[in-house]
Amino acid sequence: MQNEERIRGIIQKAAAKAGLEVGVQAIEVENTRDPKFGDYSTNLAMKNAKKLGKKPIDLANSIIGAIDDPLVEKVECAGPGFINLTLKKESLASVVKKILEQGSAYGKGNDKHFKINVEFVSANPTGDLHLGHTRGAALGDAISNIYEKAGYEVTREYYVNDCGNQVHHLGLSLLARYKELFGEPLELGDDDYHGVDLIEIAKKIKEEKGDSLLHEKTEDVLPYFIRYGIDTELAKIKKDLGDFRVRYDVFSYESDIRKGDAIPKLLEELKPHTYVLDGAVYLKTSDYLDDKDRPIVKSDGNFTYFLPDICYHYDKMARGFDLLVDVLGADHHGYINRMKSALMMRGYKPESLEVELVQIVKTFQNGVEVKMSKRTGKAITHRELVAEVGVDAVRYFFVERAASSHLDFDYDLAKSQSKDNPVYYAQYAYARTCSLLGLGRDIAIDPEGKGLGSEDEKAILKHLADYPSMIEGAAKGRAPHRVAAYIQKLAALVHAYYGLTRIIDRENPNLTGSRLALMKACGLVLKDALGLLGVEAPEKM
RNA sequence: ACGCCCGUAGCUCAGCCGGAUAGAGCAACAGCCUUCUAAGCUGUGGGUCAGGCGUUCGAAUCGCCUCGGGCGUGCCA
Repeated sequence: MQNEERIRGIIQKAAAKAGLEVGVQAIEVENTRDPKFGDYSTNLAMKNAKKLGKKPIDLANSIIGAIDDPLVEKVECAGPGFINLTLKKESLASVVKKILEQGSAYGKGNDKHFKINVEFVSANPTGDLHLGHTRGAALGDAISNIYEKAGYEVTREYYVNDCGNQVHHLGLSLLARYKELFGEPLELGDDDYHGVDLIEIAKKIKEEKGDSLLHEKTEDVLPYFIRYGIDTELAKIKKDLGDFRVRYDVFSYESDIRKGDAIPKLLEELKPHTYVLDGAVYLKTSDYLDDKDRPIVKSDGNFTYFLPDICYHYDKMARGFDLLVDVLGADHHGYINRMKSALMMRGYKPESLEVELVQIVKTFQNGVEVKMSKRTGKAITHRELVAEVGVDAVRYFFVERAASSHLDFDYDLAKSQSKDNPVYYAQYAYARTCSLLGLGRDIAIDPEGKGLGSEDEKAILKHLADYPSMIEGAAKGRAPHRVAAYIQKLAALVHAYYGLTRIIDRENPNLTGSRLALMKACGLVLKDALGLLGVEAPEKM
C-alpha cells in the first residue's frame, strides 16, 4: 500500500477515537513541501473543528494523542491546525523493494472493468497532418496509455471521413493537378486543396494511367480520383502516426457506416426528434443540451456530416463501451452538446461521451505566425516537425502542457532548442541510473534499502511512493502533463542526488547496495513513466 | 450579441475538488569537471497570480462584474 493510503487509515482510526467519524476518502493527505513539516500532512482538524464545536488546534491535538502506529515516527500539530506526520525510515524505504519486485507493474491500477474508447486525430484523409494533429496524437495516445496503466480497458480508434464534401474537393483538386501535368491551367477553388503534396500523387496517377483520364467527363473519373486520393493520403497518415509511435486498434470508415440501411434506419429512429424546414431535416438537439437545432439532411437530400457521425457514435456505444472519449480540436467545442444530445435521444447518459478539447497550436516561424490550413498547404506539417526535432522531443513537448492551454509553438526555437528539451533531462537521469548499475554490478543490491534515510533519499522515496496515486489522478483528469511533471521532478531528484552523493562507495558496500537499489527503482519508474508518454528511455546517452 | 477556453516571473507553462513563505524549465548572474556520463550539480536575482467586489478562519484556486486574447454560434467537416 502506498504511504498516503496508509496514513489515511491511521488518521481515520485516531480521529474516531477523538470523536470524529470520517470516511477514508474524505481525509486529505498531502505530501509536505518542506521537511520541517514532516513527510505528510492533513488539514482534517481544520475542516471538521467547526462541526464539533472545537478549536482546530484542540481537535488536532486530540487526534494526535490517539495516533499509535508502528509506521509513524513523529506527529505534530502546526500552524492553524495541520497535523504533520513523519514516517519511520523503514516504512519510507519499503517502496524500493516493492518497485524492484513489481518492475513495470508498479503503479498499475486495479482492474476497473471499465471499457473506454479513445478516438483521436481522425484527420480527414485530404492532406498531410499538421501540428494540431500532432498534439492530438501525442495526447490521445498518452491518455490511452495512462488509462491502461490505471486499470481501464482501452480501444484506440481513428474515424476516417472518407465521404462527403471534403473528399469531393480532394478529388477535384487531384484531378486539377493531374490536368496541370499535361499543361492545362490549374483551376482550384477556395474550397479545394492547394497543398503541393497533391502534385506528387497526380504524378503517380500519370505514371499509372498516362493521359487516359484526361479527356473523360469529370463525373466519370472523379470517383477514381477521390478513391486514389483517399487511399494515398490515408496511407501517408498511417505511416506518419506509426513513425510517431502511435498505434490504433480500430480504423472506422464513414463509408462503412453509410453502407447498408443503417442511416435510413437511424433517420426513422430519430424521426420523433426531427422536423423539416426549407426542405432540410433538422434534429431537435435544443430539446436536450444544445442551444439550437442542427440539420442532419440537406435540402438536396445529402446528409450533413452530423448524421453519419451520430450513427458512428451509436455504433461505438453498441460495441459496449462504458465511456467514449473524443480528442478534438478546440474549434469543435460546439460539437460537444450536439453529440451528447444525440446520444441522449437514444437514452444514453450525456456523461457517456467526454470530449477532450485540445487547444489550438499557434505556430510561429521567424517570429511570424504561420497560419495553418490544409487547403493552402502552407502549414508546417507533422512530418517536417518530427523529422527535424525527433519523436521523443516532439511527443514530450506536446504532452508537457495541459490540453486546455493555448500553445504558442515556435518552430525555429523548437529546432534550435531541441537539445535543451526537458525530455533529454529525464532521459539522461535514466541513463545515469543504468550507468551506475553497470559500474556497481559486482555489489549486492539491497532491496530493503536499509541504509537509506538522508533528506534527499527520503524525498526520492516519497516521490516514488506517489507514483500510483499520480497515475490514478492523471487518468481521471486525462492529464498526461501530470506524468510529465512527475518525470521532471523525479529526474531532478535523481540528478541532484547524483550530484551531491558519491553513490558507489567501495569502502561501504552495504550502503552502496541500498543506494543502487534506490537508483534501480528510480530507473524503473522513469522508464515506465516515459513509456506512458511514448518516449524512449535509452540506457546510454 | 451569446456560448466555450485562456490571462500566474523577461519567455513558455505548472499549481485551480480553498490551506502553511506562489513553483518548474528557459533566459540572466556567480561558482563546480585529476573520482560514478557537465545533455549534469550548487547558489543568486526576478511576481499588484489581468483588475474590482464578494463568500470564508483562510482565495491564484469558489461566485459575480469589468478589461484583454483565442475559438465557436454553416443546409462545412
